[in-house]
Amino acid sequence: MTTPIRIIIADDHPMVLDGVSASLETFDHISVIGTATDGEEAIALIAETGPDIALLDINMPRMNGLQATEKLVADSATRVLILSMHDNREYIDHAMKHGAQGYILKTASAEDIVDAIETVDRGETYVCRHLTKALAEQEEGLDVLTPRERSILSMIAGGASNKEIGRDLDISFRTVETHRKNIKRKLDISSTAGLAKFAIERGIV
Amino acid sequence: MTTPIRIIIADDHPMVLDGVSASLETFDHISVIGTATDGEEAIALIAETGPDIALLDINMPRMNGLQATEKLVADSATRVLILSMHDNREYIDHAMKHGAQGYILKTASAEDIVDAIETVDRGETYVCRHLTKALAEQEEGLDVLTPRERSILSMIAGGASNKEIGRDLDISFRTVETHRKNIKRKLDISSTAGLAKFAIERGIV
DNA sequence: GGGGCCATACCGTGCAATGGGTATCGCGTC
DNA sequence: GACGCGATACCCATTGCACGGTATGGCCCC
Repeated sequence: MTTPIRIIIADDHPMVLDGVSASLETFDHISVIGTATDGEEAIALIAETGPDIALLDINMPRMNGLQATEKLVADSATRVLILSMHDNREYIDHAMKHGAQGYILKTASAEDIVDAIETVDRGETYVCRHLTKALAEQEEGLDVLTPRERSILSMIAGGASNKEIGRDLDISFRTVETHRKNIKRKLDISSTAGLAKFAIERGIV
Repeated sequence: MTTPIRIIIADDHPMVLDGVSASLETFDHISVIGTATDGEEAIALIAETGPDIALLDINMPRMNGLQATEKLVADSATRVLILSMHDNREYIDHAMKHGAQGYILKTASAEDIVDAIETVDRGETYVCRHLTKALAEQEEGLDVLTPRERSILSMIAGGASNKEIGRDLDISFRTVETHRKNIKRKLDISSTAGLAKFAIERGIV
């Protein structure tokens, strides 16, 4: 047999941590060499043990998975596989942009996670296939917006007025008005609160 | 030794399910007699096996934990312990109102969960002590609102205008204006979008 | 029985957003 | 080179919201 793939797992839910760890340990070619319950602990553990792959949760205290990913990509040879609950386009884009080699949902089975680990270990990129459907649904509505409109929508959701947005983006508030109008027409939403809700639901904030 | 406490666990994340199940199995006085990955499956399993306690996640496909709780409280002798990730006042209130005997976070350790199971099994109510701090922080800001203001805030966040809210609640839109004004003053938020954001973050929608 | 708090209601002024337009410029495509 | 699209910008009448008030009736508590 070849050398097992050495991994560490970080998640702030002890039960999840134990579960994932125990499940993966049942596979001969995978060896869980450590676990952590927050980002900083994970960074320290990885620096110490130099695993092949780090399985990181996104929502963790002290330092989240994305920040940790950024740090790891810069400082170590360890590859990062994000293990998240969110089938959210922005999260995935964000994770991959931050240098993660894979993204898998907690709704995935142990076999899928092993598959992801193997894929990432080969140096390839893995994005959970269960994501496609959810993403397609999310994109519905969102893909009709231009990048400019998306950024303006995000500012509206953040509580900014047309005037403030105009000042920030260095464009006339008239233009912001037009964008806002177009966004509302495209999404078929009439109120500002509705826009905020939509934006938050899609993670555009 | 006395008869073990017979429990079933329902969660749509297989890894969490395995983890919790495996962890609890290590305790002699607890016996995991079944698991489910959605609400309807859980209901069927409970009807079939009649466990002492059902450990239910809130977010599940087909039927969520709260709906399942309602059904179980009405139809069976099984006590419900909610196992959730959300340290959110509304979720907890909602769960307890729906008849759950306990609420514990996934960030809790196996020992805490066992503690919760024992407490609920004795017929008492358990609410995770880790919640208090997070709740206190959440309440900061939220507890200053009267019930009426909360309901109006929720409608604002839903995208309704003052006029619509007035019509719905059968009060003058002037009154809604006053409430809106008071909410903004109390929360120190100026824009409608800000209100929507606040409301969604606190789960008041 | 007086003081607080809550829910209700009204007013006026000013600013913001809505919804209907029109229009220019640049970029890429066919 | 005409066409479409995205980003920019402007106008106007109408509606809605913001923020400053004031006020009343009900309820609870001391």
